[in-house]
Amino acid sequence: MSPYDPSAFPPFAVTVDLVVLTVRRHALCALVVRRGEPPFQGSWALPGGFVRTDEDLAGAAGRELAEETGLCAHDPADPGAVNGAHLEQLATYGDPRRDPRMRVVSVAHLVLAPDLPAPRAGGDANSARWAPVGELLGRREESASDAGEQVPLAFDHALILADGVERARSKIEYSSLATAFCPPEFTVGELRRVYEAVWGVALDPRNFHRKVTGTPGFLVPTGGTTTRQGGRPAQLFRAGGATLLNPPMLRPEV
Amino acid sequence: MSPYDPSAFPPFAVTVDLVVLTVRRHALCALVVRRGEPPFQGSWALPGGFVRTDEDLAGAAGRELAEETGLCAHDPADPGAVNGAHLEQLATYGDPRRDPRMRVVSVAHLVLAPDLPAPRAGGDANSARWAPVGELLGRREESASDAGEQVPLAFDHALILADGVERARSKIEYSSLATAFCPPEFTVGELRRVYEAVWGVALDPRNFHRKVTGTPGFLVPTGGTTTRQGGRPAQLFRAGGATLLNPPMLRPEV
DNA sequence: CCAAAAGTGTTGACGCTACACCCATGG
DNA sequence: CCATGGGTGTAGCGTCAACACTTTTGG
Repeated sequence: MSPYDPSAFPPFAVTVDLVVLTVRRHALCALVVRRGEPPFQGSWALPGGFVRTDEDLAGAAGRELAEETGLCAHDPADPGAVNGAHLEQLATYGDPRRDPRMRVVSVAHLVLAPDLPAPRAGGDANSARWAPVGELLGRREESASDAGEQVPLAFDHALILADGVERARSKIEYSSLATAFCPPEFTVGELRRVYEAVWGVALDPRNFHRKVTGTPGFLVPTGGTTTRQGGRPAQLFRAGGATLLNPPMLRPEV
Repeated sequence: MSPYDPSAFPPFAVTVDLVVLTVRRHALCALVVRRGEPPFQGSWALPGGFVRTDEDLAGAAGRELAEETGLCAHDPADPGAVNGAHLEQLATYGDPRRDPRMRVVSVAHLVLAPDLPAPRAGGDANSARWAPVGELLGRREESASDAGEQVPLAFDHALILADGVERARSKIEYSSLATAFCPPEFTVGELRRVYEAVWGVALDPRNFHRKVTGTPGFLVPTGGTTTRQGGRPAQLFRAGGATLLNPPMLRPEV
């Protein structure tokens, strides 16, 4: 048989699933939607949906993102930028039993977004919310006060989310992607709190400041200042053109 | 519409394509097969084929690898190790026009293998060969003596190959994956020539030796020595258990 | 003896950590 | 005045590049 015999190929459904991450109240959060029908009815799941016949994978991911979050429709010319957010392909999940009804191959995408207003429930989701990733994944520590729903995510979405979080954690080490979690203008302290939330560690504010302001092309000052965090007014910055950090930001030992 | 409506979904064909890399005669080479039928009849292409309904994506990649190269059938329990080689998912390509006949989504995989004997033409390929990646991609420098076929790769395989090469280049920086290009026992000089071939740079043999032997868990001496490279006998090593290199191997500036 | 490859020692540049210290605002 | 966060200076440490140098084989 030829590797590309156009006749007689097994049919698959192809979907995109989204790991949408943001930093809210000093915690890394993911967007999840409530499933309105079986299987896993009532469970939380990652947003996603079928790829249409006339769109590519990044286009499908951008469309789903717009439907779920209200982020502006994606620009096919620059799939990495969706209204200030960052979108990239994560990995593809194709275990034959990952969906009990049929053979579904899902191309997961990772979105890093600034703190958005409350998610709007899209047309094809009952409700949506931001949930701390520590609550969605196995962290069983102090969930008494939170009353977080500890039901696991639908399908293999816990695995997909874990892969996305791991990708985000390692990628902010050697790239300027952490700025995707920030509003268009931000202070060095706000950027530092992004790193601290994503990595779950405390960083030295003095050394962090030197590091990010000393890396050419990472941050460009806008001239403005703000005092919204209290204390001495801080300079405002925009993300510079540099995408790679050399040398990388060092993640402290565990 | 529900995101997982089991009825009425657009059907796709799902394939795996393989970027199989090895180091031969101080050059990074990729496995390509000659296409025996349209489209792109006669062109070189990456090996690949349809995913079957009962196998997962890594399983399909391992099966195709075995068919094309004779590498031992893959072990579902450890998809990362195929007879000494390394296998991992690379990325997924799903442009609606990437195959002129139908909608095909291809999940590309990356394989790093030691220098294998001449590839055997699998059942579904006319012929196969190892080609230097510089010849397959756009490097148009001194291809006079080589008489290398400069016809471009079929489909979007040049893009897939470029992504795979870039992944291999960056991954040997911070992991011990370079040992996957080496036979079971190798010398420090042989490992250094792997880095030099993949990165296309010259490394200082003294500093390289100190770096790899000084990283705990990277290399374990077998006790034997060899003189197959000429000169003073060199110690033989096996790959150690460590998978991550901390601090990473530094790639020299361009 | 000479070439070639394997290893070891040493030195200076650079980046990072850990602080001490000063600056500018709100309460 | 003091608490809070922003920003700078500096000493110590570790890693790395760039060598010089020694070791052990084959021709």
